[in-house]
Amino acid sequence: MKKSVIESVKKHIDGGFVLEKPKDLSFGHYATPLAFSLAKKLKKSPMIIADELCLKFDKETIFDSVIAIKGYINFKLSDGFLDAKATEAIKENLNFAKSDKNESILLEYVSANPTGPMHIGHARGAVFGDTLTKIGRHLGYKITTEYYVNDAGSQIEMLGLSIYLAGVDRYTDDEVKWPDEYYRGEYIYDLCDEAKNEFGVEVFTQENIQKLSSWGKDKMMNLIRDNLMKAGIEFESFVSEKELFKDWDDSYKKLKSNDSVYEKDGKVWLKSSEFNDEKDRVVVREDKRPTYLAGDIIYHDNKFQRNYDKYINIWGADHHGYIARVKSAVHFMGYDEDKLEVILSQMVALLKGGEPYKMSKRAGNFILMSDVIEEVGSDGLRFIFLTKKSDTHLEFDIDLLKQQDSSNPIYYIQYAHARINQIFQKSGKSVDDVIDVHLKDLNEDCRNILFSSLLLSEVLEDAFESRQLQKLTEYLRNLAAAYHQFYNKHKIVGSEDEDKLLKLSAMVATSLRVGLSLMGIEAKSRM
RNA sequence: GCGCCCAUAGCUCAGCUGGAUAGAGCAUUGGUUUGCGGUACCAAAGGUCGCAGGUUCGACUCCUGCUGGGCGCGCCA
Repeated sequence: MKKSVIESVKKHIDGGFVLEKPKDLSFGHYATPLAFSLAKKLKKSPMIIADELCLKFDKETIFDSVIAIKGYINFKLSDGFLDAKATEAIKENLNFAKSDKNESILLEYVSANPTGPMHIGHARGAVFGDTLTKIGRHLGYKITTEYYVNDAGSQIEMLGLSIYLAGVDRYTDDEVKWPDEYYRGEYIYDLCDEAKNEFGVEVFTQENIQKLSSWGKDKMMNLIRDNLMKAGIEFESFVSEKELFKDWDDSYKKLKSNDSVYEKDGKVWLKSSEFNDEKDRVVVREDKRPTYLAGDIIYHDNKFQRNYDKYINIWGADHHGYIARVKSAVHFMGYDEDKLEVILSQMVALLKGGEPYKMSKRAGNFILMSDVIEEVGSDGLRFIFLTKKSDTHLEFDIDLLKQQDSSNPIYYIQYAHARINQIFQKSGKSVDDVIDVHLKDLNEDCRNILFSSLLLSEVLEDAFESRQLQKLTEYLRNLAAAYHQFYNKHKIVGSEDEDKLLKLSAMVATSLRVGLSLMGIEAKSRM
């Protein structure tokens, strides 16, 4: 819709201009403050310039009127134009607001360590990534989703150790000497019970820690997949850190040939300080074991070899310090580091009855994603995360999520959708019965809500490109509110304009349905 | 100490690449139905946009400094 407007305006105005939405819809559907920027150059008052420019648009049929108000040029779209767009959109149904962006994107997200179940912090990145994928694909982006499994390193051993200790604690008379660091929490005891059932009590010996590590890791990975599935999230590919390490030599050669590594004190260092990082980083230790960073270097080498237009990583905000060193490695290996974008997902503070919950894997008193889903449902969980920017700290009280009334905005939107469905039932008509009605001679209320419902495609593009998905939820909430208002003000079934108003309602429902489905939330036809 | 993020109504947050009178939800107070689901709607009240400068015709938005909070600053992952 916006594209049509821009094209029409371009015909009459030279050079660039800003097209924005007026504060007040009664001014027009679109507006430009162009006259202000021209005022200085032309040495005339913005009001006069705006008046003059308006006259040029007399013959544009997509506009009902073009008027100047306080220096702003306001464009009001014609009923015919809006009607044509709406007819098309209703017919497209779930395909409405699709686009043809063709960029290929490799999206890596969640990548939670397989040493414990998903907690609420992971859930935020998971929901964000999944929704970004859904919206992106709707717009035509070719997105591949990937989960990087950190199945190497001491953390996995610590998992085995923790299971072993729990087993000794629960099933033997021996006294456990708890080390400083180990994983605690219910799930470790669950694992140890399971291990006992599978292997018998005799598995809890020092010699079996290795075995328990690898076994536990697989169990955790299954659990994580299960957690994700409950929120409607599936990954196309899982990449194992352990597997990748066989390619270390290749990646290392690339770094070496670009003279971006050096040896010092028996270790290998990356010259990341030459590229935005605070200091150089060790990639191979004295004992020849590569560091965690080395794993990420191989992984990104691997990613870039697959030749996508863009690579997006969603990381927890506590990893922000890591961006510079990974980007520097990508750069040193000869790739365009600007193709790598990192989206940070901020901390989630969960409250319950005003009491703050601390989230720590090691302490084990974290909130499980699966518990939250059980309490508020997948829809509720998803919506809450999608109402906030990913990079702001988010705080919510779980007791509030449990309330299934108007304080939970998701019900508000679903109710609007359900309401439209009920109206159609009451009228005894179907969408097909009213699709060909011409929406003309509309009153202001009708035209505004019709226009609002057509904005979805612009909102989706904006939300995706700015990576600010809350714009979609904000939009849906506003659209639902507009419809509830409309419903209270105008009688639909049995009115003189019944067919027109039904078509209008169908259009609103279409946008709500598409928007909700992209968020992975069900659009209910009755509550 | 250095780096990144944040600071907007009592609370939780929006505010589009700078643009018209800074918005919503919750909470508070008061209203609305013989009209299609009141799980809704209307209205009132609530703000020196953390502080101080600067750039601009115009700043919540951009720049600088300061204050307060979070996170990071491992040869852990």
